[in-house]
Amino acid sequence: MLLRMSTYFLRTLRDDPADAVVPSDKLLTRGGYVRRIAPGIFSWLPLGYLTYRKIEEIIREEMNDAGFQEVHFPSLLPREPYEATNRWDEYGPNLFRLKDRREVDYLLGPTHEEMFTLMVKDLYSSYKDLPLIIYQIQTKFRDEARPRAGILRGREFSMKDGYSFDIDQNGLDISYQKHRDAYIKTFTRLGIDFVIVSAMSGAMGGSKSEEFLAPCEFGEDTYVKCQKCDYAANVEAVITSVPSEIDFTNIPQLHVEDTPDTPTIDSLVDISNQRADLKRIDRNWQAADTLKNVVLMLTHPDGKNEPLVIGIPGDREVDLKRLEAAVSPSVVRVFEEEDFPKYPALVKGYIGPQVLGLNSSSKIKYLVDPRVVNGTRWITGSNLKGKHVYDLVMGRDFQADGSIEAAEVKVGDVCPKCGQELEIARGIEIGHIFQLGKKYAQALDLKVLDENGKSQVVTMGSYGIGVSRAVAAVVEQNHDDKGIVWPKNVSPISVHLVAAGKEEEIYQTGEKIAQELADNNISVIFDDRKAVSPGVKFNDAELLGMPFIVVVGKKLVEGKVEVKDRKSGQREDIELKNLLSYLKKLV
RNA sequence: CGGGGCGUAGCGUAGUGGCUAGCGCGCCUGCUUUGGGAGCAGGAGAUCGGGAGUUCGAAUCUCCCCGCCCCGACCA
Repeated sequence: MLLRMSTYFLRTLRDDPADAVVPSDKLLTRGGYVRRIAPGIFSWLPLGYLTYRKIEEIIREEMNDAGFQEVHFPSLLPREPYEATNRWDEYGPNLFRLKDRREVDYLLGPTHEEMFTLMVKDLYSSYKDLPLIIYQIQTKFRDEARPRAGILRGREFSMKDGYSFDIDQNGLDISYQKHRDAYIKTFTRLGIDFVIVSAMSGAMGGSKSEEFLAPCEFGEDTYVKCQKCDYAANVEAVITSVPSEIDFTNIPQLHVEDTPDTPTIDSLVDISNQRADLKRIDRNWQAADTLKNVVLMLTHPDGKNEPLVIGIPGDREVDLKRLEAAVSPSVVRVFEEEDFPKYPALVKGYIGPQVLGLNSSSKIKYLVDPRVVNGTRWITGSNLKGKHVYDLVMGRDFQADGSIEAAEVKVGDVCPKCGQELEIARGIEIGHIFQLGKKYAQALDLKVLDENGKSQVVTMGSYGIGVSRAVAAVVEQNHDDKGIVWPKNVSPISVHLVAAGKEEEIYQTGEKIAQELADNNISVIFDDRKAVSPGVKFNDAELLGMPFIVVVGKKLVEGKVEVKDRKSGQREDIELKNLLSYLKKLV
């Protein structure tokens, strides 16, 4: 491929667009790769579309290599299948809905589980046909409440979504593993640094789910990673390391104390350390010695409300994302002022666990953080205004209905696998593999006959790669202050050839080199603009980010050109006659 | 949806009641220049987001509307 800058539909910008915040958005816009059209909606210019297709093709090749078969569904979809799985409603405002001229409902596909399931149902009916893995690369539409970060989170975006169909869990495990392997190969080839983290399988009835995250400060996902072992998890899916139970025979009996004006954990800790009668002899009280009881209202899928109290150590906040993941498919809302009168057992500000639990008189469900194990002793609410209780011991003085992963994860928390400290980082979700189970097959009645002639519901998995997002993720991880630094594999073009100088010979030689490279399958973009000064050309070359920059200029009189490695910045003068073989080795 | 910021030419911006809305980049013409975003001269390009109002006079003040960005909520 040979592109000429003098005629290529490309305009680079000197300044960052005012609205852009993340590097990929700034650089892709400045480099003339993309243009924003509306919030979360982008156009690809020629060079951008070239890059996009390069990445898309790598993903396609890896999927095909793994034995997955490509299909293609429309984006414009009828309502009925989504009605059957209840997602017409469940997807809520995130679904782009529209009507045709006869007022019939349609939607723009946010994801295609239904369509894939129905297609398989349409054609297959025997266990002998399974396993089957099919995928597509398709534009998806989601009316996100807040698109952001340029291409990283759009409302219209491209996604590779694949689905596996198996007769049983064993088959699903194999299909899942195949995807895991294929994804590792794919992202490695794309030059993306990634980490595989455990994710929530959510309410889908699935048993396993992992995300591929590209570490990046602008990523939207927070995850933890063990400093020592291979444990890594999305923060929602982090499993708290449970301490062992403590013998409580020597812990003094509980005692209730007057603690006026202690609305916060801090004030409670302060007063406990200041007052002689409350002071601890061996050490000061800490926030972690208090048990904070947070009241919430759960709304179950059937619409019923149920209060829930969660007991967590006082040095932690409730992490809403973790909480929501833990209670899904129910949703939580804050406990409002009007709710309190309905539950007289709850004394606002002084809620304590003695009156809580399904077996207690209040019948209010009480769940505790996994760190609250038998034998732990706490300062907590006494259910009397202005009073707290001390030395309240779990297992001796109160019980819980179970534990819940709702407390925030902190740096230094210990790994549930090996006990080492965890680190916290952010990443871009570039892939997600997910054991769906039978939810969609069940809802859409996808069954096949097994070897005994019995009808079996098929077990499914779903697997996604954000294709357009991957373009941005590559830029996030591969750029410097001058511009993009494409990894060789994904670079839209291999060689950026700059003609620097005004002599006609420079341009003629450049043209010859460009032709020769193109003839030898080395793609080249030739900056043949005559009225543009060399400085502009060098800056553009660095902004656009092709891996090798070749300069034809003043060294031509010695029969040499300069080859610069965009990434390392190293330059080398190469004899013109050796250029082709030199570049062949590099690209 | 809550909080914050913003809307002036293709891009980046100046301009808090007063003359024809200014500057840089980019674009066009001519000359000149060609190894790190050149120079000179001339030029095109703006319903100042939209509407209503106040005023002798509005980009500037008031009200309403629209749009955009950021944080949060939300996000198989």
